[in-house]
Amino acid sequence: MIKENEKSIDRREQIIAIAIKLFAMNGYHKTKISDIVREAGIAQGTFYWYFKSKESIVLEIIQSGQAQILAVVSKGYRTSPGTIADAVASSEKLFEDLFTFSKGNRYLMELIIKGIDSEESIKHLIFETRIKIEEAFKNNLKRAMELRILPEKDPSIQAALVMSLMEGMLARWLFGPVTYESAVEEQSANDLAKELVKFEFFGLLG
Amino acid sequence: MIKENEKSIDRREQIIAIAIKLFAMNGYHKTKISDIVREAGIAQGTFYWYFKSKESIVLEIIQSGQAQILAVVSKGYRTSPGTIADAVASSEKLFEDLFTFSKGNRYLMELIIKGIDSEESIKHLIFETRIKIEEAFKNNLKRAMELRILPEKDPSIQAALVMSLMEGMLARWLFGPVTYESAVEEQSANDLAKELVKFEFFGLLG
DNA sequence: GTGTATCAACTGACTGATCAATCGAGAGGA
DNA sequence: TCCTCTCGATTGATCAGTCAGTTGATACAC
Repeated sequence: MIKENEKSIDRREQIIAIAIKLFAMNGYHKTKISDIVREAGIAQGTFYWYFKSKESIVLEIIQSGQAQILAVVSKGYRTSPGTIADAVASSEKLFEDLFTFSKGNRYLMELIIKGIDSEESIKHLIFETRIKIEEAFKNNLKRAMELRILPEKDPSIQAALVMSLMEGMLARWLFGPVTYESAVEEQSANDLAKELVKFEFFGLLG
Repeated sequence: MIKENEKSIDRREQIIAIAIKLFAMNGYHKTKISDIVREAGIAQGTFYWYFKSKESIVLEIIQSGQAQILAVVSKGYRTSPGTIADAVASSEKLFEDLFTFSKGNRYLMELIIKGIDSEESIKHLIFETRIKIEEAFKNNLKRAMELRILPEKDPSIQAALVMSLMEGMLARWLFGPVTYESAVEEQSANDLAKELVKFEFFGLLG
């Protein structure tokens, strides 16, 4: 009984993993259910035994992805005062964690960061996810301003700027076409985090 | 004779304008030729009198958009030495121009900056466009470093960071869902450029 | 100024292909 | 005998692209 259940969960996970990859690589509309089941080595009907529809599997993927990413990002919440160097170090740590997670969940992150042209409900969930990530950044920044580590500014705008950096560098680092030979692609998660944070705190002049 | 030709060009332009809007609003696959012709008040066959295919009209749109955007961005090339304040001012000017252009060409910019899930050829052209914009930024930065206005660093990475800021702020300012009530959306092109450039040069601490 | 030939611009019903989703049947275990 | 899981052919809807035909303006002929 338990064994059957496990097997059943395995099949679900297998389908989900293949679906994430194909949706990220080829987009929502170009990914056919027949592609997914072919790669999984199952029949079309089997897909519909596990999932209600094409839309519902994507919603499930994004929903679970949202939880995982927020778990990573919300660990960056600073509670005690410190120096600027502390803030830099903790920001570096946060981005390194996020980039490491992203490297291990490349296709999932691609769906959430680059987005996917799909049903309204899916786009809405992705948007909600991004808002929540940005809010986590905003809380980090607000806290740092309250603790007088950072100068007082509109934290919404600062969060948008920081999030923009993160999205852009992540996209260039992981999701660029294979042909894209940039200086960004060769870096390690740690290198990239350091580079980003230097710019985040000190800008072009730093 | 000339009048007929003009009329024909008008129809082309009309179809293109509607197509840009619908593709940006609804995506490539969700935008049907029947939607475009309905909004244009013409028959399906007429579309195919002016354009070879759905793919070809998008290629034409992106191609012409690329030229327009590059014309704006490449004006930021600095030729003579100057102070940091000069560099800040010229960067502000560049972004203000770009944001103003973007406001007037909202849907076109949305197609290029957010991208569109479509045929490989279209995605490739959009990618090429973004690379070229980023290269224009890179040239500006390299020049400023040669002139000792900016500290010497890898201009590829700095350009990626600056471009990320631009993409992110543009997306939040213009392309956000109507529900997205952020501090970014209410700003003018000039406000936004100022905010971006302050961060670009001085970071969170500036 | 009346006939007629030409052609760009336009029409909309139709076709062929594609694909999400269904269904009825069956295998194998408890 | 029931239940879980699997199968794959079929269905119904959708949509890009086609095609045979219409319109109306211009040009040329007599």
